[in-house]
Amino acid sequence: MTRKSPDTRLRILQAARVLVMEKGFAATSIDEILGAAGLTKGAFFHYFKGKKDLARELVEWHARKDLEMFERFAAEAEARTSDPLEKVVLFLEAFEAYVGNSDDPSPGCMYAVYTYESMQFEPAVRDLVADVLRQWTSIYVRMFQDVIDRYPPALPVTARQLAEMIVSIIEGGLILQRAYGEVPMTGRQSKQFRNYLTLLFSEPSSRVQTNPSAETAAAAAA
Amino acid sequence: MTRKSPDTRLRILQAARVLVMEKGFAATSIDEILGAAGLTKGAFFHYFKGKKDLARELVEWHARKDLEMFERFAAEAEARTSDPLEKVVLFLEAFEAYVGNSDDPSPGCMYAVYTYESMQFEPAVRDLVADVLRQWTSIYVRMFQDVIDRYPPALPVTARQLAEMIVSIIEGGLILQRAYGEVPMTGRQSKQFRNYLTLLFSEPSSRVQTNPSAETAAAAAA
DNA sequence: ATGAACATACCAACTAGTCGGTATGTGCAG
DNA sequence: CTGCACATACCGACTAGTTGGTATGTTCAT
Repeated sequence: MTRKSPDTRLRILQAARVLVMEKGFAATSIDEILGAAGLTKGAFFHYFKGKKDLARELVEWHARKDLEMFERFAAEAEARTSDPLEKVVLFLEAFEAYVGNSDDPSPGCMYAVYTYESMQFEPAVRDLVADVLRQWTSIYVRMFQDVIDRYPPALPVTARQLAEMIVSIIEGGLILQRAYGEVPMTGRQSKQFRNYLTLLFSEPSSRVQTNPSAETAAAAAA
Repeated sequence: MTRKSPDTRLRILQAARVLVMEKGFAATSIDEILGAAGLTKGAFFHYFKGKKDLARELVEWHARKDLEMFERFAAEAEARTSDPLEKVVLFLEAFEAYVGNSDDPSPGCMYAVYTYESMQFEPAVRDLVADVLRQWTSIYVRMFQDVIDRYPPALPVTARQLAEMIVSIIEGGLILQRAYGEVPMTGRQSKQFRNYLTLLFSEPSSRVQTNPSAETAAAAAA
């Protein structure tokens, strides 16, 4: 093997990602990861303190990559329109294109993997995963708040409700996409959500919201 | 230990369910399950051929329980109203009450666990999980088709799209519920979906659908 | 030659699975 | 009712293989 390969550490993370997304974290052994990466134990324990450390670093690495991508989508949408609703739609379309063009043999969300194997991880890792999902939600909250501030919704909804809804839809869509093997599933769900937005923020009937300056609509239903 | 306990087999399945929902399938050892159930190896291999067999039986057991519950919710809704839209709402409310009242320390969907650990299972088990999710979707498809047949939707949607959307929303809601530790999360998502239904099937503006007899609306968006 | 970047050999703990044993039933002949 | 034959239900020690982790190299750039 060629010594001093550019980034052995990254190769380990990439191999781990593939295998963890295929079988889950617990079912993936260190030796298996190293076999896929063409390395041995020495390399692994040189870069990681242990498997627990890999778990944390893997999710942190993903969090950085994902947040970066999200900020990019948001920036692109921002550059192309000043209308908050159009901005959300552009953002969602960019995301749909991303998950749709993926030739990933085992699609899904790394945070969902961790969440469903949560009790095998340290509390710090669990908190980290929850924080990433919260950050993800927050990006949507900001966008939806802008929309609600400008367009009165046809029903009383909060930006947070909409944000949590689209995150849920995407997470759920990825599960169905994995289970069915239907690649366009997640994109289809995102499009359905855009249908909901269309109905919520279409002008003609401003039936519920009478004061357009309201920041947050109290929408606690029975 | 008292011999000839009523249903040792069931005790094993119940203990397995709790642990698998906490940590995932691979991270749960047979000994651990047996420890929780107060049994030993002999009992396990008397009732199950091995861990793979447990995996299959566990998901089959769940499928029976869940489908049974769904049929019950559907029957109750059927008995209380003849209106298809009201029926869907009653069904969803029953489901929301179910996931909301749950004091489950590790909420979530067993099929999602299997889906995210899928490649460690035999193809037969993967197919089984997909089939259960498809059955689940089919129940919704029937209900939504009745709604669409009676009420013209404000936007062109198919019963299947709506069915897959609510399944996605619930699956995604369960992930957020687990990650955040917020029990009412899944119920909130279901309520948001009901908002969408309200907007889709409210009378006042029949803007897109002009012929109310249409059975399936072609809704392939770009 | 010194330390970073790996490889190799090895270990203790745990894993699924086996197997002989034992207690408790159940069916049946007398 | 008794006693024998046999099946069922379960125990617990055992094994072979795998696991995460360590200890000790070896190579190479500086």
